[in-house]
Amino acid sequence: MVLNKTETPSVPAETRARILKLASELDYQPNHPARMLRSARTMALACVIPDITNPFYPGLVRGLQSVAASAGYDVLIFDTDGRAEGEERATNWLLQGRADGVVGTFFHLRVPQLTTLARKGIPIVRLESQHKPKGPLPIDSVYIDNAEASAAMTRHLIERGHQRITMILAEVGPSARRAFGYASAMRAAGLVPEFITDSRYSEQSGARAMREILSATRDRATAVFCANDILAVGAMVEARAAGLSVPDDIPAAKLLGLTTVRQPEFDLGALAAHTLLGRLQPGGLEQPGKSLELKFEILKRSSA
Amino acid sequence: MVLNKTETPSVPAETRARILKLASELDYQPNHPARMLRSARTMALACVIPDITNPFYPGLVRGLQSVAASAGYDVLIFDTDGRAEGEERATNWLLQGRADGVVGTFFHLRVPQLTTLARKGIPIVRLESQHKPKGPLPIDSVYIDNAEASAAMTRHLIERGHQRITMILAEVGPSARRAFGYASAMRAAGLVPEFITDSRYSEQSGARAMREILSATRDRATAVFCANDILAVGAMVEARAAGLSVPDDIPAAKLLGLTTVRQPEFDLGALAAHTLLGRLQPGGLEQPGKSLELKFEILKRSSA
DNA sequence: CTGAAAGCGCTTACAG
DNA sequence: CTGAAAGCGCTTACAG
Repeated sequence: MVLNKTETPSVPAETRARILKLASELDYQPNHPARMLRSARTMALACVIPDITNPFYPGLVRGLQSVAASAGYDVLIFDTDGRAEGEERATNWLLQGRADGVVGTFFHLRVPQLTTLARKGIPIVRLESQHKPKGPLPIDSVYIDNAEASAAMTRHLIERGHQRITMILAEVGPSARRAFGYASAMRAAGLVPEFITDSRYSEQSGARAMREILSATRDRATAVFCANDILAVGAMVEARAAGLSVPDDIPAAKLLGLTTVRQPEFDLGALAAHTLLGRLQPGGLEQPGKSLELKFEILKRSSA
Repeated sequence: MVLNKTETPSVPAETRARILKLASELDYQPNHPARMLRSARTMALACVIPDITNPFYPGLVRGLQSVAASAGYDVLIFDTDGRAEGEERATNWLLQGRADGVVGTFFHLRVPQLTTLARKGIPIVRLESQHKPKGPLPIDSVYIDNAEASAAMTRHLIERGHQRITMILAEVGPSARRAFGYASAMRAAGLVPEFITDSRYSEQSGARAMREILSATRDRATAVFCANDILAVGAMVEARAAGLSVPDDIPAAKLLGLTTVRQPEFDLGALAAHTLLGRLQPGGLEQPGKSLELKFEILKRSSA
């Protein structure tokens, strides 16, 4: 009791001091597994993500960790590689009682599978690309309006005079909403949306799509809009290799931390952590699911 | 026994099948904390790093995870923010039996503190900037020769005609070896090394150092060599803000994944994981410490 | 071959 | 106010 609580009314100050002194002399460290077993609390939050090398996620992890740590929680990172199989492994792993809650980007798992977790008392915060309707279970979401961000980007390209703009996207994740926003903006301007869809968010996928675009014999696209940075990198490398000059301030912007659509990843992580910690308070699991929006920011630059 | 081993000679095939069938029907998932407590194994490796948003580390984590996962181990990431306090918290955290071993970049902890961990049977693999002598404890290191990489970079700048090259570095971590390599190359060319040292590896630090460089009224440096990418980003932003044009293919190279000194981060992670897993085999803790080198690669480009 | 028992190191309710 | 007991869910050695 003395070691776990800051106040122990039933223990006299002298006894308390004696206990603390002895613990310190012995370098006593409570055994964490035993604690977890007995209290049925791991004091850990899981973060399930598709690819830690995508620069969006380290920023998110930082936000998560900063809030989690201040409440005494650890953050465990589980990399799914964006695959259904990886997400399933993450689910089983969570069902083994390894974390008290989870923040995740799920490309494949849908509400039914997530429900299994939620019913076992593991609250979930999803990183989403749009508003999600309320449900009865402890499943919340945080999102930025991806369709709107994508539309704003597309309008920017159109304003710069581009008419043949091809979008490179992946089959899963936020591509759907991003494609929707792009298509809306194109149609609103009387232009025809063109898509090239690959299975993954990889540089190889971006390069493959760019090769296809470059192989067009007529009416070749004058601008390419990629669903995320990884695809864009692959596409750019390929375009350069083919001898095209790609405006240099796109990579510069990236190195300088100025992505074109600035997603507030640290804030998303912090908000997700707060939401999750709220769920772990007494009675927290009974509230209906919330869907929380954060605003993006478009950084218009001289390129494009 | 049936659930934990792939072969159980003492259990007849029929009984085995009955057990597996029932476990599957019940969706049985073994409780992980209980398992950890009883077996005194967490099946987790800790990765202690200064800053997950430094792109070097996500790559390292991927390498670690890929090897760890194939052996059934999780990877726990502990962010120290490069502070002594963070490293101390990591140590206590490890002493609570939260991981079976640790891979880490330690800016502040030295052998005495690490010895405490090693003596408790927690093997350590350090990410280092130079060869480390053998010791009796289960403390290994993996490294690339930072002094040599730094010297090669400096020679490259000198070959391009630069004579006044200032180096921006931090007080801790790999800066020391990098500064050593830079200084050797400068002196070998008859040039005078100039340093600006800041306390941290942050963009703010890089910017501050660049302001100082730009404020020189005469003999201003014509080239700036930064001890790491984060410092370089800060320095570049500051230089641009001051109206200087910075060659654009540096950031481009970065976005394209081509850092100037390519550190094989995935391979370092994989090697560290292998080394650690070797320590966790029976008798593994008795071997003397090893120091393993991986080769870097200099990517010479048209800039500079 | 299979069932029952002990014990890992805690937390928590209870007895004295 | 303090000490002794129970029990979390496993693994492992042992009895039958």
